[in-house]
Amino acid sequence: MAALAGVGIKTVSRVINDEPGVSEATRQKVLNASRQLNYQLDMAAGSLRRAGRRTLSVGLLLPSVSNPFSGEINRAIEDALGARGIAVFAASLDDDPRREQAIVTAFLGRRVDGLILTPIARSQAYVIPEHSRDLPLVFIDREPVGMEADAVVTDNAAGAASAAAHLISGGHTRLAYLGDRTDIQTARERRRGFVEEIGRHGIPTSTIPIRENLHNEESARLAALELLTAEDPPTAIFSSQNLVTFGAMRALRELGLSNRVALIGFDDFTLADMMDPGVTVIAQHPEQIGKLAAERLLARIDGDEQPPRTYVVPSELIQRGSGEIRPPA
Amino acid sequence: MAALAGVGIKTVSRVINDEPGVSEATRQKVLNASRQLNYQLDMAAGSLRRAGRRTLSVGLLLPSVSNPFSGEINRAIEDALGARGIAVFAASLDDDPRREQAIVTAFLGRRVDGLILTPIARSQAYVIPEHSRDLPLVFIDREPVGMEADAVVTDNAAGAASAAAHLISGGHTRLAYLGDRTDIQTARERRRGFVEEIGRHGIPTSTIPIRENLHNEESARLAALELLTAEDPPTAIFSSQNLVTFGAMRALRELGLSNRVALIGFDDFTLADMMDPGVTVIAQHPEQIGKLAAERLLARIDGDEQPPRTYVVPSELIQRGSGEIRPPA
DNA sequence: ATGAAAGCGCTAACAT
DNA sequence: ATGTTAGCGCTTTCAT
Repeated sequence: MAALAGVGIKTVSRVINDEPGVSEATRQKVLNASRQLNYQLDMAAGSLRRAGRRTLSVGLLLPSVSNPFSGEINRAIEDALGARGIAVFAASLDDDPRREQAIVTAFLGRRVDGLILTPIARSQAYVIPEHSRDLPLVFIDREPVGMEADAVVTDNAAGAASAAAHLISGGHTRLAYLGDRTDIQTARERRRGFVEEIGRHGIPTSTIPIRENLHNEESARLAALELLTAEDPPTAIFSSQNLVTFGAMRALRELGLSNRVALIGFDDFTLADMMDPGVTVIAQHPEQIGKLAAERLLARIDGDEQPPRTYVVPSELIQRGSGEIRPPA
Repeated sequence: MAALAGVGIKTVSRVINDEPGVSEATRQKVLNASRQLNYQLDMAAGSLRRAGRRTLSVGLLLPSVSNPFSGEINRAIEDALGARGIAVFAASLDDDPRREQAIVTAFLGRRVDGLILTPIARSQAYVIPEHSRDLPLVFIDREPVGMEADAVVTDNAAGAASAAAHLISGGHTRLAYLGDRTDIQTARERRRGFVEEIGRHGIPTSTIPIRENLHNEESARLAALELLTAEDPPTAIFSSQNLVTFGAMRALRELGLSNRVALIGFDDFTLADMMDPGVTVIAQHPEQIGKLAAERLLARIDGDEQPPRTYVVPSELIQRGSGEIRPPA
């Protein structure tokens, strides 16, 4: 290509990278030759020598790219990083701790400029060596364990507390909790926020019906059925996650209680307003989480050396009917 | 690192790549040094020299990574390619033709081993140079225009036809069509299949109420309201896409017609069975589309030279109630 | 304004 | 079984 244009290889490099110090005439010669050959810069070869070795790519580890919440985060990150010419490798973890480390390793082998990840393994201490060698790292949804790094999370406890407060202000005193696996930090936070808020209102917390380790719709449905058909059933239910909410909705419908027992779910979902009744939720803001995470990562890539911090994105109570059902008089 | 282990650089390469011809003793020496330095192979540097220049990465262009249908495809592709150690760059197009070409260019600069894309631009002729230089290429959801390459698509016309047949067998003769933008190939196919099937049953097709270019919930809702409040309203509606289906559902509910007018939507969605009535749909199979596309891409990467082909993934009618509503006697 | 030389981290080809 | 040399496509550094 340098040959075709009749110039030195460095001049080609100058033109392609829009560096100064090239006469307009040579510029055109090079540009022509480049078009003729359909020339395309090889980014990887470039980063091999470039100062800082930037590859303009980052790795993103999510629960699953097919999960709508992750999809929104993915999209926000893509938008924020794409504006800087950075491409995103995304991978799904499926709650498998071994995958987490394997994928991190694979991405590091590709020399990504940084990593954004939803931690699932019991500890993230394994990235300490890389992180201290200046690998930019931002955690999302959950804080890392065994190390310190930036994190962007939803206010899980506060959101759950606002659900409890809302139900209590509606007159409920018998509130039940349906929760996800207790080894997931966010699930524990949500329970804590919920239970503590109930206590704050002077309602005894030791007898709150709590069913946990519900990780899919069916187990949640069964747990809700059990709860609702037991003696002294709850007049309001809080579910900690979408699939659990769906299970609770099914149980309520089966028992004909959809309009008699209150329900608030953590996390918003499509068509929630089209249900009967509309489903009141604590909505998270995945676009904001993704955007903030991308911005923090860029700041770190650009050399920000502040001590690591956790950024909290507020959740939002959206009233749609199910959470406003009153207890029977 | 070769120095630390006290061996030649090539021996290190042999150990890392599990090549034969290294004594167990030296192997251990190298492995130890590698652990001490936290050594990590640089894939990019490797592919620079490796035969075939494989980077073990591919590019994926989707309408949007945040759209559930795309998410499922993304996931299936990730699973199929991940098994071969291939990482996926995903990008969102937002129906913007200029983005399509820009992202393809960006991915080519990263020397991806292949590309899987949902075409949106009017023509894909711009990739002909690369494709004929052996860039593996598979289109999904829509076939390319202006060039020939493998494609994996849903049987749009047949799926829409099965919806029409189902409604007609339920006794309907006045069927309406609510469709997406007519510049989208799949939308046109769905209309064609729907209309042709109606004709096949001897019902005049010239008077079918057709409303098109509905690209979001609100425009679909308004179109459906108009249709349903006009003279001689349809007794059954077919909607060509999720957002359009949602709009139609809202209109039916507003008019109190949810249980009087039949509805079949193209594309399945979460909670469709929880609606009142459950929504009958023509379900696509994004996991199969993604899996097949990934398999075809791998075959091409592995040197398959067959002439390009279009693979059709069948859709499936799922009865849930709304599509089984009978016309008024 | 332009170019030559060195070298990024690796693998291929060829010694030894 | 192990090492040496060259070179992938680029950017850096330093001449000219």
